[in-house]
Amino acid sequence: MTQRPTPRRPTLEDVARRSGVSKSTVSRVINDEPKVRAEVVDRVREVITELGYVPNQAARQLVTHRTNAVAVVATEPDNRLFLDPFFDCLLRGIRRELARHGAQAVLLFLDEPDDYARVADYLGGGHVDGAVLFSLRPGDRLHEMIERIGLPAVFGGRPLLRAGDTVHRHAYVDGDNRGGARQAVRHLVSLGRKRVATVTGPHDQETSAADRLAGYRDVLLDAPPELTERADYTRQGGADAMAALLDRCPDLDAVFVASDLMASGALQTLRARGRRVPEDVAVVGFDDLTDIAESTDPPLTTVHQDVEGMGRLMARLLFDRTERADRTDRTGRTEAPPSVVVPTRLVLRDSA
Amino acid sequence: MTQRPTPRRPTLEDVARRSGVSKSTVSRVINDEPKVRAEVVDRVREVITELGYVPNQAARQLVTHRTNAVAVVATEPDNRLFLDPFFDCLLRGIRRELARHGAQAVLLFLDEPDDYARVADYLGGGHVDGAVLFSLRPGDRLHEMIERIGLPAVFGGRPLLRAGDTVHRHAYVDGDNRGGARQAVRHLVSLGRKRVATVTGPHDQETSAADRLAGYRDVLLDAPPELTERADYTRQGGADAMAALLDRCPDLDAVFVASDLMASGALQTLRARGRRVPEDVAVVGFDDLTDIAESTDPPLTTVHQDVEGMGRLMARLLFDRTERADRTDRTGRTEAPPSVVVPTRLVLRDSA
DNA sequence: TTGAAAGCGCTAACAA
DNA sequence: TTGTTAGCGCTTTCAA
Repeated sequence: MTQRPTPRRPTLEDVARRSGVSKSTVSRVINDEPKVRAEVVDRVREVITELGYVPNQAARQLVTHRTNAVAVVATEPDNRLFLDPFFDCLLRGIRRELARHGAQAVLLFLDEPDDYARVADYLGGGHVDGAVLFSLRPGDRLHEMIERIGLPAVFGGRPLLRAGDTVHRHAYVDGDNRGGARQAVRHLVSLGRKRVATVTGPHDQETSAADRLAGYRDVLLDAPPELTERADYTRQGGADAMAALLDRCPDLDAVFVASDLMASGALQTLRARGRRVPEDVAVVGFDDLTDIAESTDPPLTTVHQDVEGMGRLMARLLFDRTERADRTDRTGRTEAPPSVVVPTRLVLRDSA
Repeated sequence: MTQRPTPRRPTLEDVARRSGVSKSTVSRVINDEPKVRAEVVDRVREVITELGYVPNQAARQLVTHRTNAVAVVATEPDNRLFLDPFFDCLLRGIRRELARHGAQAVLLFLDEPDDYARVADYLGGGHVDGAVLFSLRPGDRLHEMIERIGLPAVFGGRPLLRAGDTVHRHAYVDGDNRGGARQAVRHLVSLGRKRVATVTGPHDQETSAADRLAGYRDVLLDAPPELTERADYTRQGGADAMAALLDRCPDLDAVFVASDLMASGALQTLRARGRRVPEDVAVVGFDDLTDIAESTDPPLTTVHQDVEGMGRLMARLLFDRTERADRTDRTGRTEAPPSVVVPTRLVLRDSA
């Protein structure tokens, strides 16, 4: 690289001197403050490009306490999250909304145990104005970390309530897992199905799985336990769970599978066992991941959520909080976290 | 969230006062400098935790010119990159190596046209000590941006030479695409194959594709043009290209396919056309993405590159440059970018 | 509309 | 081993 011999980065002062005005004036020009004479503005702008001046954010930050950057923190062992189209879409929503506010999204990963300390330092060190966090593991240290640091934050997915708490301490955005599950199961019931089974996610670990199961139970108050089989949100898990259900309850005529990926596995099992879908067994999934839901055979009836919209919402919620934090500096008021649950809708295709 | 009523963050000064020493001493404790009495260290540490003091990075940065953060900039329309296992692996390598140096990797995306200005501001604003960049589009503005900003940088993949340049202006890390292709083709030749075809990537757009084609030609100096078919690094593209080759040269007995993904498509076509692999047609891929190469039928013989290692290397190269930049501040010396081409090796499975 | 001066929170000589 | 003193490059009163 052409490493110029230390051409010290120009500063505000350099620009001021060269354009024959004071630092304050240059600062005003940079920040688009109104009360500067037009010709002065032009002159200063000229010098800025001539010198290739770029404001030093550290210096600015030191006085404004603003960075215009927001961290997105993703936790996932081995980065499964990273390859997940759901997350991809969510992230796009977040980035778009942040960009609308002129903020830069910076993505941080939290994989190995050592990462915690470094990320905590980063978040606590004032590099960002706030954080959007995804904590997929229960009992994660993320919440505690955020609390200690005192950074405005919004979580993706409803966190587990901590022992002793009756209310969530952090704002979160989540899909209406319970309501969506109800829609799915009601649809199966309305089709006249009498033996509606369900394949669940890891409901002891993730609230989304627990909520989807709760929705199933809301509709089928007295569903016998043998109609419920737990899986792990993977395709293979869905296939296996479906097999187990079929072995146990050969007379089942419908199944609500708590994710599209698992549903695609379940469909495979049903086909292998010679059950026609939807004639013999009606199937409803959850997520509406187009890649999956439209390419299964038959195409999957499933519960849709506006994932990119959820991402945008998370960003918006975060801005509410950072701005409130600014105001709070003056008023000293305190508020409860305004979390949001995003509605779902049933998308009818051919499997139910 | 429990928004405390503006409990102004404690500063170095607060810690100093409360522990009855000077700011310098506290600073020394924080930075683990040796010459501080043990009891003083303890006392200060105590106060630090008591107050929950976290250093203000902006202030520190302002004087040290160090952030301990490195940006990883990914360009890709619609984030295809993001879902790519290759990139996932590369990124892991980068993160691990950065972590070893105590640096935080922050990932930035560059999708929409508006993103450029914001990212440029971010990179130029002193938020990071350097950047690792992936520019997959030819004629990208990234190089120019980095040059203007004057930030230590390392690129992933050999960039196209710019008009008028005879040498690369930026450091880069790349796999030995040309050498790997030579290994692949030599292997096919050593098997006694006489009509060795190739399915290429978009060699007019990406240097990796161009280099792999060049490697093929290095070995098969007088390969007739009809044995070369261009595709686009997708599975479908590979399948279509294979079909075209078969139509044109029914007598081909081997094919070097420039990526595993395309190779899996090619295998599919070969099977559909009733050609046995490797008996009738021997196939060699490129990349050695385990997910693909081990699950094709037959398992794919392919060219392996140590992707995570390449990631680590990129990070290491970047540290070389940031540290050199520090020294250069004093010596004023200039050096050419030390780019690295990482060797490949052929992994023999069953397809050739 | 502009400028002077103070200060954000830290590190780094230099003295002691 | 510790403290004193200058800044780092910017924004922001306050005066002019």
